[in-house]
Amino acid sequence: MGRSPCCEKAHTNKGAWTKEEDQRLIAYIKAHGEGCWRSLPKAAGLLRCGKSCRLRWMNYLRPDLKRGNFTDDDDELIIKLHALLGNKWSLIAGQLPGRTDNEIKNYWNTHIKRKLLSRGIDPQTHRPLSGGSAAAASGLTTSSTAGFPSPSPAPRPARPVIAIPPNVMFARPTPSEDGHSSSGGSTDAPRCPDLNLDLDLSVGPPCSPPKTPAAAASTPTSQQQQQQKRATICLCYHLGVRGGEACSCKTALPAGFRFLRPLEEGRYI
DNA sequence: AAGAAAGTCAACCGCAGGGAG
DNA sequence: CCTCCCTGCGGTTGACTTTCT
Repeated sequence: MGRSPCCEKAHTNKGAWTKEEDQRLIAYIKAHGEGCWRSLPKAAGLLRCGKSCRLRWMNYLRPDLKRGNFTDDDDELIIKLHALLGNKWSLIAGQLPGRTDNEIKNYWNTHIKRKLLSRGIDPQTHRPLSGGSAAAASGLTTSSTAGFPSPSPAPRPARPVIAIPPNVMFARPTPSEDGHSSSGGSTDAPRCPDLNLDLDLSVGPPCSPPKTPAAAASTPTSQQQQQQKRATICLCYHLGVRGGEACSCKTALPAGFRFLRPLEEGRYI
């Protein structure tokens, strides 16, 4: 098709952002809101491509970002979500308010992978590694919840949930639909046959940054409307059930939700 | 104290999906 | 219905920092 480059690469900066660039970007977004990333750099006086601006904002400058260490609860939630969703970092990030997909992806690759390996669990398949000596050596059990340690007795803090009513069935993904899934590993058996996700979570408000006062006060433009639409997209949308009975955007959340895993062909949780 | 190795994380790249015209 | 544009996502890279020898 001949995709046009996202920007004039010859006149754009690359690499680390300077404080001045950050300030320009923040100031522009505060004044005009997010969106239209392609034209933003020029409008904001930045010699960056739109993608770079978006990334910088999403991963670093957004005011609602939570910086700092992940808690053990965060770790376990990420592990469970990864077992459920695979490398869908944006979806996983959506369940961890204030965290970005990039941050979680990095954290997974640098910390959690090792943590799982030390437990004798394959980070990709979430199944015990053959031999399982690592787990035995580390003194950790892999018997419960597909290798996950039993949840701590203390109640888990409230978390957003992927809430799917019991009567919802995901469309069976075709190989072409899901062929790019990077979940990897063998599909001979369910990845987490006895996975007890313990996701006693609930959908929280979208964690999109606050819109600009000006934008909120004035009649929304189509762009702003689009932003608002995006901001209210629920996880049902991501999982392909938006608009159906499962979608909590339309109806109050009924009780008795459960997870369904659409990622592995022909297999559901 | 210096150099090497390992770890961390911000940023880039290319692709896919959705929507507008 | 088709084409093109824009946005978002996931994988990867490379610079920087920390730890080890």
